[in-house]
Amino acid sequence: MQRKIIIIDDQNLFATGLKSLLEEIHNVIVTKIIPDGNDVVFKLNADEPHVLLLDLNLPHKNGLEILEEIRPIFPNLIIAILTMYSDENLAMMTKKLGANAYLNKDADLKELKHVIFDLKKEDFYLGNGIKTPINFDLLIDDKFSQINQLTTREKEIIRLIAEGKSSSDIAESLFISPATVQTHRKNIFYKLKINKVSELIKYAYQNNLI
Amino acid sequence: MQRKIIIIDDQNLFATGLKSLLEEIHNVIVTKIIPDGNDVVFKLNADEPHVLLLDLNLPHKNGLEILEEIRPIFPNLIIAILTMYSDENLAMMTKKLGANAYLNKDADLKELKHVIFDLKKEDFYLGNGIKTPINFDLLIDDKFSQINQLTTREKEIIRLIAEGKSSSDIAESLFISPATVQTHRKNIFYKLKINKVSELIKYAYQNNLI
DNA sequence: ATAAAAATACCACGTTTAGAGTATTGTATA
DNA sequence: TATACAATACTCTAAACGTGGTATTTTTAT
Repeated sequence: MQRKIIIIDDQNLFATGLKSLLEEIHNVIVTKIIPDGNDVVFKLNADEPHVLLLDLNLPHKNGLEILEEIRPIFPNLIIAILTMYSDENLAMMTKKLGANAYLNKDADLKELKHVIFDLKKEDFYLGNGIKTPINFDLLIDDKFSQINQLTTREKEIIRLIAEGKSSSDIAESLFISPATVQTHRKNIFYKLKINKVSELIKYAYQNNLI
Repeated sequence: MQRKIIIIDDQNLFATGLKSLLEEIHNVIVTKIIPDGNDVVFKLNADEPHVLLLDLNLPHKNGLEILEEIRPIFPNLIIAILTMYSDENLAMMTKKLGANAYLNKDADLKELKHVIFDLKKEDFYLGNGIKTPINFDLLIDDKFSQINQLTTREKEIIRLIAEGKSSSDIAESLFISPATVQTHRKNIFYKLKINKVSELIKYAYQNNLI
C-alpha cells in the first residue's frame, strides 16, 4: 500500500534530499516539507499522511512541543523523530511523548523503510545509532522531570549564563538584584544536580536549551 | 558538460539524500560518499571529481584539516563547504584555507547548482544564509590565528573544562599540578580574548572544538 | 479565595577563578 | 647551536562563584 509522508525539518537541503531519496522507494510519496512549527495541525489535516518525520531542532517551536501538540490529535499517525542528537535520554523523552521511532540522521535507508512500512501505532523503534541507557526508565523520568522543572526565568538565566555573562551582568540586563540571580543559579544547579557553570552549559547545549 | 561530485559527510541520510537530489540534475553524478576523513586523497585521486562537498563536523578528523590537506594537492578541484554552522568567521576561515564556497545545510538547490556549474577555481561563494561580517578581513585573521595559536595541550584542556571539570580535576587526570592547569587556562583566555569559562565553552562549541 | 509555585532578595562562609607576575625544563627547527 | 615554543610550576590578590540558610512578594491554578 502507498505511504504518504510529511517531513518537518528546517534544513532545506536535508529535507529535499530526503524527499528525493524516499521517493525512489516504490509506493512512497512525500506530500509536504514543513520548515517550522507553524500550523502543523492544519497542514497535517490537509494531507492525511501515514508517517511524519520530525526534526527536533526547529526555529522557535521545537520538535518536542510539536510532538506533544499533535500526538493526541493524530493517534494513528506514525511519528518518527529524525535528529542529529544520538541522545538516549532525549529518545526516551520522545517515547514518553508518544513518538513511534527515534532515528539519528546517520541512520540508513533500511531503518527508514522499517519505520515507514512496519511500525504499528503502539510500537517504539530506537535507531541503531542510539545506545539504550542502562538505567533506562529511571533516567527517563529523571531527565524528563529535570527539564520540566526548570522555570521560564531559570531557562532565561541559563541562556544568559551560556552567553558568557556573569551574575552581575545578568542582574543588570534583567533589572533584578545580583542576589536574585545567585538564587536562580542555585536552584538551577540543584534541579540539574550539577555544580559548575561548565556543566550547566554542556547540559544546555546537549539538551537543546540554547 | 558532466560534473563528477564527491560528498564527504558522516550523516548517512543527509549524504544519500543529497546524492539522490543532485542526480536529478542533468549531467551531475555523485561518484562517492565518504563518511570520514580517512584516505581522502587516495579516494579523490581514483575518481577525479570536479566538485567536493565537504562537511566540517566529521568524526576524528575535521573538515578544516581535510581542506588544508587536500587543497594543495588538487588545485583545480572546486571545494564547497557544506555545514550546519552559519558562522561567518568559520566561513572566512575556510576561504583562507582555499575553499571555493561556504554553504549552510539550509541552502537551496539553486545555490548548489551555481556552485557545481559556475564556480571558477579562484572564486569564493558565500551562501545566502551566511551574513558577511562587518569587520571582514580583520576578523578573519583574528579568528584564524586564534585557533591556530592554541596548542594541543591547550585544546585538550579546553575539552576537559567543557566536560565540567575544575582545574584540580584536570590536574589530577593529566597528572600535572593545578598551578599548571591554571597557567594553561590563563594562556587560553589570553589567546581567545575572553575571561570566563562560559565564554570558553561557547567558543568551543561554536568553533567545533568539542 | 486560597494554596502552590515562581520570582524576588538578603546573609554568611569557604572555594575556585582570573589576572599579574616569574621561572625552569624539554623539544623542535632554522 | 641558538632561538623559539610548549609544557611545566610557583606566588599573590581580588573578584566571582557555590552552598547553606531564610524570607517576602507576585503569579498561577484550583
